Amino acid sequence: MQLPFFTDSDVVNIARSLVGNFVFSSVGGSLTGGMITETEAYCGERDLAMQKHLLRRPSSVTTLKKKGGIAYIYTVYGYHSMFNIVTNEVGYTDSVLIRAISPTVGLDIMQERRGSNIAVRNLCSGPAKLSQALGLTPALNGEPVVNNNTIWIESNAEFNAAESIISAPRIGIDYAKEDKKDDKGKPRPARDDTSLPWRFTLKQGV
DNA sequence: ATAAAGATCATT
DNA sequence: ATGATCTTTATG
Repeated sequence: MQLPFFTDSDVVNIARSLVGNFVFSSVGGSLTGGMITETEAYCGERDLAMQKHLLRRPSSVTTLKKKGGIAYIYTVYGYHSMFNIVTNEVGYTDSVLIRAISPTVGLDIMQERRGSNIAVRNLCSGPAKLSQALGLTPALNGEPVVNNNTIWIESNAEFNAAESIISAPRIGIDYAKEDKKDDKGKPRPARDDTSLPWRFTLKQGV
């Protein structure tokens, strides 16, 4: 399927369009990669999840404000790397989190990096898992994902698109809402972005 | 110096 | 459902 332009302004559409395409890495001389099966969109202008994320991690702003098409990689829970692709033009803080891939290349390398006794279907079935399997760490933050031979996206010409992609609420962002009362204790309209359907997955068994 | 909270994972 | 694990940020 066709690759999106990472400078496009609609991060939700980019997140959807990435599903079914390939991501590869060549880190430490080892080629690894697979088909993207799950993504999530985060939008600086319309999304409490991203807005609160930025408040908690001011140092991320620099990378996220750059022109779309580079990696944004940060650590959560102490040792899990999250691999995102920055989108939109300079000055916007939009990105797509790659949450899962179906591994196709370099399975042996991935096994090594992830530790033995891991079933293949569990190699890259989560955002921290695929980052580890592909060797992506915050050291590669800011690395381009187009015209690059370290991390890159390739389109999947074979993939027949739309109807096998499902949208759903995003994972692990319970904080992406406001209290129903303002700071004086008066009720206000609740703002809640936790259920935006900005998570895209490939339908099982296709 | 201490506290609190994560865009998670593996196991029970 | 729960514990592991530790960086980042805020506060005193």
